[in-house]
Amino acid sequence: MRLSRYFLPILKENPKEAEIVSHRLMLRGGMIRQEGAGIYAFLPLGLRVLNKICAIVREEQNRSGAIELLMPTLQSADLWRESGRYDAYGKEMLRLKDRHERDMLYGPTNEEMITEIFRAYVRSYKDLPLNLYHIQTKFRDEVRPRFGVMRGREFLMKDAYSFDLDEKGARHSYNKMFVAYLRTFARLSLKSIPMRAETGPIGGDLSHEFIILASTGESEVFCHRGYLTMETPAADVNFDDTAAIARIVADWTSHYAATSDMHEAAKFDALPEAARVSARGIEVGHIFYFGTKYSEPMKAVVNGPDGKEHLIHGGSYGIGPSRLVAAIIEASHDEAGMIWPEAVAPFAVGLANLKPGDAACDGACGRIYSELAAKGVDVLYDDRDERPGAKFATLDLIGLPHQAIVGPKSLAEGKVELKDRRSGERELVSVEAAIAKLGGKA
RNA sequence: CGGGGUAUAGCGCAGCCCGGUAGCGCGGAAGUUUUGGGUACUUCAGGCCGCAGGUUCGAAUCCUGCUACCCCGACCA
Repeated sequence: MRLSRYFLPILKENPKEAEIVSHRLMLRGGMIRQEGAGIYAFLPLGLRVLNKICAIVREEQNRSGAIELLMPTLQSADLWRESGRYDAYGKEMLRLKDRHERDMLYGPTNEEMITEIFRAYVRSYKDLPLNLYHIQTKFRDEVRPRFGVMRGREFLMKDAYSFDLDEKGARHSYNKMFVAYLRTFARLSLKSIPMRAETGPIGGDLSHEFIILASTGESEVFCHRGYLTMETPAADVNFDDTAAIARIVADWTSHYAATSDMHEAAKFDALPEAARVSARGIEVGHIFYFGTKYSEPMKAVVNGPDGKEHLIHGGSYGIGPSRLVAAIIEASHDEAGMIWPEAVAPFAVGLANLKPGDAACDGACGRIYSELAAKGVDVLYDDRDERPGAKFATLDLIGLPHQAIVGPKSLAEGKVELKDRRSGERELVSVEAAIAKLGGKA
């Protein structure tokens, strides 16, 4: 993509409303635009990151055996009256009426709807286990939205819902998601720590929050240092191996880890001094087992091997991709701007032409750009008629992991400069070497 | 939902006390200059001064009401 033809509204100054670094950088980097309290448009650069996050979330959901569908954002109030949550949910739920004065709502979550879909079709235990998920816009009318997309009212959520014959099966479904989440966050270059959590308004008796550590995180967390070095489950882990999956979960829940509301100071203080990590964190995922909470009022039953009807045991599993965009920035930035992990970078390479109009610079850039494009590498080519300083600042701000800098000075020696955004390391290499080196970043 | 605050050009702000018809910096356009870390200078464009009422010869400025947004707290992917 040529920057001169792209839509990247960069801000030089800090918008005053942005308190935390991710919000500030997302606004400055032209990734989002606020359209109302807690409501944001994703601009092209932001959307690229969001889509990459969603793609990874999908891959890991699919790998674990979950199946994607897509439910509507608007739901009928009657569905929620069945579960009793229409009255229970409170003002956080956006309620509206259609032209026939029917009560509708903009879904804050989809347990009722997925249960309705499930009960309409599934009759036999032989069709279980089943885990259905979608990635869809949610609306929760938070009293106080803040921190940009970190706590918006409208946000994107991946929510999965598992259905099992009994609690034993449901626990395995829960464990599968647990493992899928560990893999998902690891692929996003996030160090996630599962912590025992309150089950909140959704209910149930087993729940974990996945917290990532970030100095600017919103909540206080306490955990064992062991979590920082634990190994992520491998890509070829067998999700059907109940015992193996349970072992991974047992391993990942063996150490102390709690948010401030679940914190037990005595247990934490009993840990060796060196093992104690007290830090700030951001919740990026939340999983629940809630048993028959919805199947009972909504009569979601299947015939079991015993010929009798059984209420299904359910769980739900959320990840907030839009929040993750901000969370990754919180965990990965510096004074100059964002630093994207390769897996979610909006472009893999930023190519800066320091002197557009100069035949040698244009030629070298054109060659690098087209040859990398041919190899499937996403390149953002800054071909604007701007000062070098402005280009460096822009590239640093938007945090593309690799920068290729082409200027008359180094080009006189046949070299271009490659800069690693994260480490700041630079090296002068030939055009050919630059193409070879960056060509593997597709 | 309680407490506090702000609304003036795309962004950041001044002007408001003490009414006289709007200004600065950044950004944008044109030009000269400059060319490896947001260059300098010149010119230009851009505002129902959040909305609605009121007071006044005259309101960005004073009064009343409304709305939006932000911050702190309680709640949340």
